[in-house]
Amino acid sequence: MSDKRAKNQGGPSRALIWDIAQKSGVSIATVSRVLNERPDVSQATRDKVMAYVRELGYVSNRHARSLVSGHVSYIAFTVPRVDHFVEILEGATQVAEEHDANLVICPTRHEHSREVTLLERLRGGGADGALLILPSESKDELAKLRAQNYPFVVVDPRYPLGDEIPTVSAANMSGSRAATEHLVELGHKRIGVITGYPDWNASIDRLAGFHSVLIAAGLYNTYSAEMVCHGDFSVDGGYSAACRLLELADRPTAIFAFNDDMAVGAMRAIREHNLSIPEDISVVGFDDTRFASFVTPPLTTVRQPTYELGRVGIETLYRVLDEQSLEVPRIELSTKLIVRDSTAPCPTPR
Amino acid sequence: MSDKRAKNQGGPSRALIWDIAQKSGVSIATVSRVLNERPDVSQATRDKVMAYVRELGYVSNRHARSLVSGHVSYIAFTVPRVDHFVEILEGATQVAEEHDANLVICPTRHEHSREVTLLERLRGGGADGALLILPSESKDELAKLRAQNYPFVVVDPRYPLGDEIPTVSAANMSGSRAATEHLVELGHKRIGVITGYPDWNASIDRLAGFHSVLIAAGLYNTYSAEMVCHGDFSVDGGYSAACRLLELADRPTAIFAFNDDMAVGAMRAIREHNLSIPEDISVVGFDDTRFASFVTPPLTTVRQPTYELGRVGIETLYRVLDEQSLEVPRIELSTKLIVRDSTAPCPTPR
DNA sequence: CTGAAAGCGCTTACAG
DNA sequence: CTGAAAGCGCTTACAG
Repeated sequence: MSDKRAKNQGGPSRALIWDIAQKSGVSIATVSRVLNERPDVSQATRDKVMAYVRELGYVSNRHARSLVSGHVSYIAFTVPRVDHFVEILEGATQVAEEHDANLVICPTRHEHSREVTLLERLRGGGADGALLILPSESKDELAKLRAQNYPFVVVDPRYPLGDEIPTVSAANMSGSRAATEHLVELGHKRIGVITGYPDWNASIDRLAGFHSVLIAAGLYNTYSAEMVCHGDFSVDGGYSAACRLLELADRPTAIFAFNDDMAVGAMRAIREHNLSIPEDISVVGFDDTRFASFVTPPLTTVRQPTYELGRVGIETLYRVLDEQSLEVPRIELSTKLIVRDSTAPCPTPR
Repeated sequence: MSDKRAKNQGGPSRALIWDIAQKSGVSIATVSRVLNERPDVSQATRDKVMAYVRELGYVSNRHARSLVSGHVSYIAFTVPRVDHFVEILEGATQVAEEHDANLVICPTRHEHSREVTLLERLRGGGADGALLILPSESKDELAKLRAQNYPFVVVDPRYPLGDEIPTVSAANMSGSRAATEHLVELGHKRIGVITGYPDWNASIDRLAGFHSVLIAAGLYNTYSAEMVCHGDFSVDGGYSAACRLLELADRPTAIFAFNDDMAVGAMRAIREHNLSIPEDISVVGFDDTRFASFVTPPLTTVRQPTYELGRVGIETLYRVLDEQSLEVPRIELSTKLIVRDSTAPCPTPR
């Protein structure tokens, strides 16, 4: 056994490259070569070394290796709450793995200060780069991070970002347009919308998509602002917003909620007003979360390319890491309307 | 600027402790002391150094630091699919953070081989310890890992494990018992059950809990094996199993599915048989996933202490890491029956 | 209070 | 094909 064993508190520590070298009767340089599968080692040596590697269950210390090789091995994945972004995570781990990198998960709980702290820590080697999901960081802060040359990519930017920030986002506008067109084609003229936080990109773009269809359909001038309620992307928020819409003198025949959670809340409100879905009121959501098909009736909604967002996010990060190209990637992935049973033709044709 | 800049491919690399030392006119040892907030540095020096640290945006390299300090900084979190275990993840990150450690996420997609590979890599310093969620590893393999002194804790063991393996699990048996008692108290005598994979702990323990209540209630001898169907924990699996139960000559008045996904599948099957929930048939699930309260009617189910599983999992891992105590922790966290609207008194009293 | 030096565990030119 | 040596970026006794 090695004699430099003392420090590891408790328990026989792991074998070191030095131990393998001793046992095999070669230098640690040679052991390292075998471990890294370099071609310039004789088969005999290779076999001998590997035998001891297996016997001692040796695995090299990643910190030491990273320190010298400088390889990218950890990628941070900051996310407000993991449960809303699992698929992105799955997509991201997939690609990270192909690059032999580890994904470090950092939930920020929507707290700006945590995000700042996290990023600080990460720059210190906690991670070699980061994927920031729906970050609360402002454009200026991100620009500064970028100026400091920390490699990162923003997925689904919350606020409008400058051109110098690499982003990957979902096609909010066209998804919203598809949903609205679907409703218009069903004959709906009075469509209530429940937005998310008004200053978020997601809300802005989806509202823009919504408006553009109304305009194209010649419905915009007869449209009143009271048909737009602001929600907070939560089930309860959707519920209250829907109640306001339902209590309007001339209530909508369809409600377009800017995410599925709020759509679920709206459905609850509608039922409590003794109206039925979709006979009396159609409902459309956004996201296509896991439970969209479980609710009754199954929800018509816009599917986000979540898994792809993760995949492409990491791929883009590697482009930033590797090429240091001057082109700043700004990618938009398409969304898709999924028609299920919560939408039907407008009940009272005018 | 430092002259050892060449290697980092592209872009101005990060400042090193050396740069700070130069600028401040002190040794790197002193800078290190300031950085680590050691008391034995003069305020003047401290201020001077910190000024440059901020100016250059210096953050120390974690690999180097870990290498010398030997501190635990990465904890692996292996999990079959992240979407089923988000809350565990949230709980785990919380505690990891308190210990200033990073959580590395490793989805295994239920593939045994991936799990093995992952663990190999992790031992190499990818992580200093691991939380294995519902691992596919067998008792023997885990025992070997443990013998090699790799620190890990199993959360929710899939198969029965030896005494030498530290585990944290949910109280499956008592949760199942609570659910069954609830049904029995409502007057149900013919209760169909949809289990998960028959050889999994979760299935075994929940079935045992179920049986124990039947026995206590004097219902066991009139009970027939056809009332037990095996599912695979998926919505579709629950659907097919429920169909089999519903087509029985003497069909059950209640169905207990061993997870919420299968319960949702069962609900679909019931509706398609033109029966209503809970008037004709009561349904109970297990897990209390996010959508359990969204389905119609809201699902009565057993809540798993998911968040706590994560918290306690990491805390236990730290016990393993720190104390090297001979006591092998085997912790069970309690579950809780959540009664909602999918259960009602038995329709045909006999 | 501060610095010079050793060392953490590995990799990689550089010789041979 | 293999070894001696330098170095990755930091921390921490050990002197002073």
